Amino acid sequence: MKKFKRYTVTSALPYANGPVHIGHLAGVYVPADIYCRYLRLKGEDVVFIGGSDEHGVPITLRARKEGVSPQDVVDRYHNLIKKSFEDFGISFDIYSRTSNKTHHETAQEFFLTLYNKGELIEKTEHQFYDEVENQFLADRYILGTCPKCGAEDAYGDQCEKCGSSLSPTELINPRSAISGSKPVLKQTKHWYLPLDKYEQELSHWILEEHKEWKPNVYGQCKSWLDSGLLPRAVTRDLDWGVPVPLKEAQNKVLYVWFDAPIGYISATKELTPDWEKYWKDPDTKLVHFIGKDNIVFHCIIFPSMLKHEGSYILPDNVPANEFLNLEGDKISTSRNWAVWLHEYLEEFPGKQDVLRYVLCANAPETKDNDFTWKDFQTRNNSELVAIYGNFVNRALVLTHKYFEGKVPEPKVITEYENSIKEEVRRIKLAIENNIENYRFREALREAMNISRLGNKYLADTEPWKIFKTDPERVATILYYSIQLCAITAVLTEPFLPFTSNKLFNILNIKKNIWEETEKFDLIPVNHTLNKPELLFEQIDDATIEKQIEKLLKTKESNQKQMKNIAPQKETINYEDFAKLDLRIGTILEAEKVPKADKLLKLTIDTGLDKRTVVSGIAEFFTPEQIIGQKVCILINLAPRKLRGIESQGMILMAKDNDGRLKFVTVNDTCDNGSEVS
RNA sequence: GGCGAGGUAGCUCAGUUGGUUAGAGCGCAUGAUUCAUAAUCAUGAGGUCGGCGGUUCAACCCCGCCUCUCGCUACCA
Repeated sequence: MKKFKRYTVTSALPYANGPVHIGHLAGVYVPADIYCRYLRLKGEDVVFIGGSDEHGVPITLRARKEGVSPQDVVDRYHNLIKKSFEDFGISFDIYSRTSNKTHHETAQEFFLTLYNKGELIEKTEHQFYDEVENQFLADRYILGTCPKCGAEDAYGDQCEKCGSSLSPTELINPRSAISGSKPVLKQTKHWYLPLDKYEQELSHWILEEHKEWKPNVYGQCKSWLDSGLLPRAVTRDLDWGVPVPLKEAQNKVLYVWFDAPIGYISATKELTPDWEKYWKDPDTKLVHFIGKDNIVFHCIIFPSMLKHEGSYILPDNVPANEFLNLEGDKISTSRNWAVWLHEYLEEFPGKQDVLRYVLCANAPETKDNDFTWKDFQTRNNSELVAIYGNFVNRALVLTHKYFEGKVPEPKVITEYENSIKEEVRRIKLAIENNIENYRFREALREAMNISRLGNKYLADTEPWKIFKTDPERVATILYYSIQLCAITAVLTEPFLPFTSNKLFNILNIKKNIWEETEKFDLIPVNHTLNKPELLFEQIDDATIEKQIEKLLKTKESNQKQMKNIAPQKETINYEDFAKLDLRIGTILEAEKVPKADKLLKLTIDTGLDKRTVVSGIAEFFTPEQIIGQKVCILINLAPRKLRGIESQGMILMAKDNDGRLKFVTVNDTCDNGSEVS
């Protein structure tokens, strides 16, 4: 394996339109922090980079909604996020932001280099333009009636009512979200990164040279590469972002995904004038910690940018984690289904390490995992308190009791002490090996083994029984126990830095470096120890129930909102209604449409004729169970091809309380063809 | 529908190139113990390794089919 001279470690930039939650922590920041703290203890040269991603349309929308500037929005969240990371002990060397000057300059320079090298391709296309405000409209800035469900306020990229993804030109009666005017299609020029051209070299680089990447990352990349890459636009018509540094690009900014990863570079620039060696020297190991939603950017797009800029190194690894769920449900910012870091820090003061421990021990390294408060409590009480805290407390209390808090001199060393030394060496190696291969769960499990070893040592040797008869033996036992405490403090520091600090204070020593732990002499004989205080405390049922209660309330208020009945749509004339030709019909045949999950091909007897209708109900009904079903059908809807089958009408459906579709139907005495009015 | 990742003890996870009785932590049961935050230590009970079939002297591990979960993608008039 290659030996690197230094490390550049980045963690995904959190988007500055909301606070950070446990999902972000477990997936990205806790593992990245463990990795960096470990490297520093090993004496490696490492920079740990973080920062807020502050551009993009969602931030401008939030700003507009709140009647403030985008800068106000990102200031608020940037400061909140930065503070909570600091308080949580995420040891960034710099936590920067993409709205600052250095970043704008760096991103523009990067773009210009690609542009001047002729790497970018230019394309002119039509896009909606607001003539009142004189600006192009991003997809999110266009509102209109959803062509699928009829909701009035669908966005140009998605309808939030029915969840369909849309393109702006599909919207019925599109209007500008800014001025409310009817937008017009207008030409605009944009620049693209020709990913299709890079496909071969990317395939080789990932699929051949990086077989060691995690299976989820490797597989996802393979999936993208196999299905073929398309050129990707790197510019947008917007006014919030990094301006495109070209004269012909007035009112255009770099696309947020293009500027955001460059933020890693700008942050390093701000950190040190010597930044280039961390990004351009092949002896530097570049590692990106991200969540699985970011794989394509960090494995395909950003490396393409770095490679074709020409002077940068590529990532050595991209250890992406899966997702963390909360009490069985997906974490969701919009549904407030999350444990927010800033709230945790307030509600559990001094317990940063408990959360760090739980999130690492249960990290979604190989598959999605679930965070539960019950598990949080159990891990605190029966692992941190009972194993780690308890061992340290026992060793210290005994030393104070028998030797006035001074480290006794070891006398005769037995086989037992030797086997302990050997086991510690094995554990240390196991931790190193696991961390270096991004297996933090396993590394933490091994780190806890030192305390397990200590507890067993004390139980086996029983110093409290033999002190009267053999104080010399007790001296040896406690010397070793105290050394174990010091070793634990060092080897668990990457995972539990606050606890290690506390323990160093109790032991009355300075923080040590990693390699010293093998010697078993971190604390000299006769050294005076401070009075023991508890490293961890029990968390009782009431505390846990309070948190669960809080989540239940969130759930209730979410359900209430779900039951909110959509407001009445605007008034129409009778003529508008009379245009609809609604009839009663009967389903004669039904079959699944091949290669489509949601579609059924139905043959309907409308009374007038027998016709084919394709309907998106396959998730809720099997073909057999709906044959003979009386339905209400809109028969004069313009026919449309779906999956190659022409659909001649639309079946009316309603959603029940659980979101399942139900037929709008009538009793049997209505014949097919009966008009609905 | 296509692609990707996963389905191993109650829970969270290990299982190296296929090789004898499938492992760990937590939980549980029993016993021991009291220096320690009812903490600790020992022992034990729990698994037809998602299902079916195949290759092999031998499969959790290789191949095929099926099924469930998560993600990307197509589709939902």
